[in-house]
Amino acid sequence: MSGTDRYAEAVSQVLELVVVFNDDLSRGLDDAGLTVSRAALLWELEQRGPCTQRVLAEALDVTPRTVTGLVDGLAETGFVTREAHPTDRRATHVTLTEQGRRTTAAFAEGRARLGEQLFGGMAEDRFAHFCAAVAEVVDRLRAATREAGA
Amino acid sequence: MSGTDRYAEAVSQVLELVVVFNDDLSRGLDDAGLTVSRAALLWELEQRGPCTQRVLAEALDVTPRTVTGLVDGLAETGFVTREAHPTDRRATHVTLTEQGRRTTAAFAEGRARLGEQLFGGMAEDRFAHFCAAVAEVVDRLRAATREAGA
DNA sequence: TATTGTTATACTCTATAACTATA
DNA sequence: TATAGTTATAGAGTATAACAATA
Repeated sequence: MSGTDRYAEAVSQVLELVVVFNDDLSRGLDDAGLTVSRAALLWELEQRGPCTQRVLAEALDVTPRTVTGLVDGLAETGFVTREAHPTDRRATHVTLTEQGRRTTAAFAEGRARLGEQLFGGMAEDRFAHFCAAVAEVVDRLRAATREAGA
Repeated sequence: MSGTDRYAEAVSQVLELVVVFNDDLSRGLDDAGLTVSRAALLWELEQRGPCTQRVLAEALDVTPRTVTGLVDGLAETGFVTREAHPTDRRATHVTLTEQGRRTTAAFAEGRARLGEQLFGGMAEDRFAHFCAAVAEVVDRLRAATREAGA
């Protein structure tokens, strides 16, 4: 097999990984009454603390209109509330509820559990190379994205 | 850092990979006038040859209704046609057009190009360990999915 | 005049349920 | 009676554009 063919084969394998990982993620979140997009917003809130929808839109790289919809859904289901912004009456402070905080805490647990499931017992050097390679591939993809965007 | 923490960190990195890979994929397909779902259907058709919507629904793991929508979109944009099934007048044979065949051929090229971009120049042992680790992780995720489904 | 978030509108993917045509 | 695919309906995520309230 040529180098190019082996690389192409690896791309297919990564695509497989993306698909099954996404499916696993969606299934787990569905049990919690969440979607991937809503969970991503929740996670940003957990990292940043209460913030405006504008900030969330930029962090998630979606339009303000999309954030309106996501926050609507999360508020209806009790994960967040819209609070008055302390200084700017145009803006809202999206804030995690107690339920929202419990949920984001469970994300961290779930991640640890999944880590054991995926990597537990893997040979040390394989795991190390895997982590390094993933980081390198992410960097290269990001660089490509920046070029394409420019 | 404990083993569990390192594993959890690796899960985060894989999540990053899933996100940027998906974004890259979507952007490339958008240029071709396709979505991820439609491209997946096109790829199945390329692999299987003309087949019924029922078969496509099972292959893609979606409902027949969803396939109706995907085929509608692909037919409108000229990638496939609905042909009469040779023996069963209830069924349709979804078939790639010339444009559809050109497009799926371009997928293979694009995959090779992306492979060079992501892995070109990577140390040989790193690449080998990466491929093996990805395969192992996919297997473990699949096993977990089967358990959850049962 | 610029910014924040909304309403209005539209498209895609997804699902369930009822229905038609055919097997 | 069972199967292939459709229409009907609904919900989620996404986008652009026009608009209101506020800065």
